[in-house]
Amino acid sequence: MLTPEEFTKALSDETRLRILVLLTQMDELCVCQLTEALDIIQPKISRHLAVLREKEILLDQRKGQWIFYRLHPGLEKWCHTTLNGLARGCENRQPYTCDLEKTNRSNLPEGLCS
Amino acid sequence: MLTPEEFTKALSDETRLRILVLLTQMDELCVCQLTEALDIIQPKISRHLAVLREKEILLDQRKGQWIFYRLHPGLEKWCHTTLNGLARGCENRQPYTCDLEKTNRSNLPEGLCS
DNA sequence: TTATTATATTCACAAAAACATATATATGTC
DNA sequence: GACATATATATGTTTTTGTGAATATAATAA
Repeated sequence: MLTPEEFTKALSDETRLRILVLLTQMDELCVCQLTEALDIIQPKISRHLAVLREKEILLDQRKGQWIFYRLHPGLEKWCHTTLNGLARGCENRQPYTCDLEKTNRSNLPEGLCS
Repeated sequence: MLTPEEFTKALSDETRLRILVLLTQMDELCVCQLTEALDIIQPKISRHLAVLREKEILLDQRKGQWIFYRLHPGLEKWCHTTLNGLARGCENRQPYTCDLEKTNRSNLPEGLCS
């Protein structure tokens, strides 16, 4: 089970924080959507996703050629509380606001059913 | 004003997390109380306190020969929400539980009035 | 099968963070 | 002033973490 130290270390990188804040609001996103929304090269996104996946903070699910990430369903309540606090702190702040807008505009793998 | 990235970086060290979780429950503590409760050498505690002080996460106040630290009164609400989430995650976990017990047993600068 | 798109991983390196030890500063007491 | 206690800071080193570039894997399409 995830410890508070592991959790705060996972949160302490800006790229990972941006990903997590987005996924607090977006249910699920694939790697290419994240790459586009954050404007960060794909290997960098993938490495940070791996960190979050290995700690079981995110869950990945392949759908055809895409792999979607979401908050891990097994996350404890205190993790959600913590993430919600941070997401609150990111409101009206760049780059978080812009990330969300770009995500909403992204016309990538829409209409996919699981 | 403290950014979410600065805040998560400040939280991402175990010593700092222990200090903050304690101060979520204890109102204020002096350096020697922290040194004793966490069983960490004084310069190490002081350095981590400096990080939190410089980010205005903690506020220091000298009272005679002691310097007391508390959560900064100017902390925004989302910071409290985040800290409370983490403190929740630390319940019934070592070393946090033990830190709190040792703090309650500490008979150091008691009965001081500000 | 070859090509294409999506994603993950490896590697060598650079930057940042934490550390122990030593020392400095501030306060209080004699 | 000399000394003791409390706290802070400086220094040199080690450890950890993040990075770009290159490459590997997996699915799909032609």
